[in-house]
Amino acid sequence: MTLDLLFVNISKHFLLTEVEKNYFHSKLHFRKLKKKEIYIQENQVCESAAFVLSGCLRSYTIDDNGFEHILQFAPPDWWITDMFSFISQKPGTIYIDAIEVSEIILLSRADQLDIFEKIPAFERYFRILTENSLVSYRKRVMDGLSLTAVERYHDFCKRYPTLIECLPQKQIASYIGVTPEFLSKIRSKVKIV
Amino acid sequence: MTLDLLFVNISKHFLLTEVEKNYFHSKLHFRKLKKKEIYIQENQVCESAAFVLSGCLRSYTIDDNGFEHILQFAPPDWWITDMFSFISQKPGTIYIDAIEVSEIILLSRADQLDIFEKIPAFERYFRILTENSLVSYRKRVMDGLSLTAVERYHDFCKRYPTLIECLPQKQIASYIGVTPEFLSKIRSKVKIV
DNA sequence: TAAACTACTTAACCTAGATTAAGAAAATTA
DNA sequence: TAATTTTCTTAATCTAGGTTAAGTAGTTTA
Repeated sequence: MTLDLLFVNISKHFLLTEVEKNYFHSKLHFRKLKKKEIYIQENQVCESAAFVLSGCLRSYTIDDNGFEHILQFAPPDWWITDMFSFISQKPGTIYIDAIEVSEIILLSRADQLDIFEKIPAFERYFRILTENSLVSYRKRVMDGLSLTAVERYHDFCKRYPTLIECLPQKQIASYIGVTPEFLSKIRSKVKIV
Repeated sequence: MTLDLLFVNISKHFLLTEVEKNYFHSKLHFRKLKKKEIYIQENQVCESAAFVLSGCLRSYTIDDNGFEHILQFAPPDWWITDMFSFISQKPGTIYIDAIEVSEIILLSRADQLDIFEKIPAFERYFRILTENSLVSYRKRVMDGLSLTAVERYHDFCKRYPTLIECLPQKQIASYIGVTPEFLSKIRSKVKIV
């Protein structure tokens, strides 16, 4: 188990001194998740954000009719959390689980805020990640308003070619907002044409 | 014209010294917009973020068929920008215009980054605003995936009671993602029941 | 004040995508 | 390896919401 992936990720934004690195390191917790193991549940306070070292996680809601709606996939090198619950420390509305066996690093909100005080560059690091994440949610809203299901599917394939290969089709359907049956229809039409 | 609204907003997060306040103030630009005046256009680099003092702005895209899709309304006390273009300083994809006569304060990205260096508390201020904004876009994605148009309309009414009164109905339709005709139908059904 | 837009409504008709159901193919688990 | 569960496909049917169109009312502008 190595945290290298995280430190390389951070080093793209700023350089840590050895002291800072050790301090940050001391706040992190490592965890392994089995396939389908739930890391965060609805109505539970999401205490930490997770950085994925290996495997793949996903966040999703379950609506009143029991249907899952996937918000985000997190392959290695991505952070994932229930941002609402993480920042407010109130009970959240989403689930996060592991799509496959995964290794993650956890950072609690309290420790994150503490690190912001001690090492301001970390506040910048997370500010930038949050800005980027905001932009991608915003794109998702726009796509939902202006694209058809077929267009959203093609866009997904273009943006996440790696995920397409390892995800069950029904999860892609859930992410783009169609039923698995309809995605199957979309795909069979593409093949013929 | 007074910037009080902005300084009160900031003071909810942290206290500025007189020196900091003056420095920040020196970076701001004031602008008046007429009704329907465009502040930011597609394909243009969005140099600044705007804080609304009075009036109301909106951000939207125009799709290939010429239809507008509203992303955000910004009444007084809100920030609005094309976050993608603002952070990347690349040509953007959205429009921002004034729904009514408005007064805004502009802060350029360059000045913002400069302020982050000089007064780290501002990095915190914008980090927090960005986190909150991320959460609200995320909710919007979830609602789009799991709610019907009727439910999204009622949710809009509950969350933005003030906007309901001053916005033309077709703009609410555009925000929740339905045609004006269908929103009209929704509203007439509600009245009868 | 009239002319010209723009916003809203209503209604008939249409379609993208949902639902239901049933079988085939993978993937897990025993 | 067989048994079980999960995923994917296909097809018939249904519906939320879109489209088109025409009329009304309210607002700008000349």
